[in-house]
Amino acid sequence: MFEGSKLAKKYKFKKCECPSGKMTRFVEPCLLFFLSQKPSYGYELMDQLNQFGFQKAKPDPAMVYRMLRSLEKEECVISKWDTKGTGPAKRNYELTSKGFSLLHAWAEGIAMRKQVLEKFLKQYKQCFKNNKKTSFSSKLGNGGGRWR
Amino acid sequence: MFEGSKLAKKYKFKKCECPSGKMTRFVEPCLLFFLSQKPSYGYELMDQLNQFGFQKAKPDPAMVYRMLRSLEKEECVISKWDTKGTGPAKRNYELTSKGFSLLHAWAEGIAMRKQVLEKFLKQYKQCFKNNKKTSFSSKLGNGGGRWR
DNA sequence: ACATCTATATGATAATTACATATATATAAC
DNA sequence: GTTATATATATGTAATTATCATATAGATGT
Repeated sequence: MFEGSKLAKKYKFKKCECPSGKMTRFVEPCLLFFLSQKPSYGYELMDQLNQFGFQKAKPDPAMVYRMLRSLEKEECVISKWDTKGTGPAKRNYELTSKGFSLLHAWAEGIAMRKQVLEKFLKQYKQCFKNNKKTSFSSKLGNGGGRWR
Repeated sequence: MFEGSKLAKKYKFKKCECPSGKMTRFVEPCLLFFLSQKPSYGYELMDQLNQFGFQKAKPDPAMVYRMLRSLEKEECVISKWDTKGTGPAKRNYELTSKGFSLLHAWAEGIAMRKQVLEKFLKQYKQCFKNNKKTSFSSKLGNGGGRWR
């Protein structure tokens, strides 16, 4: 129904490209979490993002690289060129203690966000239990506004 | 720790202004849901947003009014001037069937998003159960990287 | 008459996101 | 050996979104 509309483009309905739209904002906490497990570099982190929940919507490399640089400017990560190993040199990132704190702050924020989404869904389900109503109750018929 | 930083400003850590940052994007599904319950107008919808989860971060009126107009352009709502009642005239919005469909699409998307957040939190908690680790394991001491 | 509350609206700027593309090294194929 | 492909990082620009400030105006209370 929204395939061609601006809103469809905006939110990727129907042809949803990942479990939850693009979730660009979600990239940062993921990077922080991955880096909390082990130091890593952009290309590898993008693979991990794919495995997490960005399967169909490959995260924009531009986003990942710029985010890592920005995190470094904020002193949440530090990077060193890694010329060992195969392939082109990698910029290897390691999480700092400030980065760990940022991750924990994100986790708190995400927990709160989850609660808000739950609250929304609870109310939504209460109203549209089995039927996905598509219009307002007609004042006529059906004896009082109950659906079936 | 992040109070003054760019990231603090960006995500409102510490002085978090609502359960989950500003959640500007979340305004649209909320408006759709409120309107699915009864026709309403901008000012009243802003009050409802406050009650929902935007308590401390009053939603920007500009955002609400522009979003309503944009939804109308997409034929998800229709508006009529309401000159009855007290105070200045209100632009009264009613959800269309397209609007109902959009709400249902949003609900699906939100359910998926919730799952992704849950997945993140699950993994996060597994790693930081009781201790909010703030650095990598030192290779020295403590016999193998276990925390206590 | 003046301030305040309700109500809608817009202009300007700042920040974010998306898309396209550039660069360079290493490896595999022909 | 040179062409294609995979790995790896990076930047420029356009488009979209978000924020902040401000404008307009009717109604109500003092």
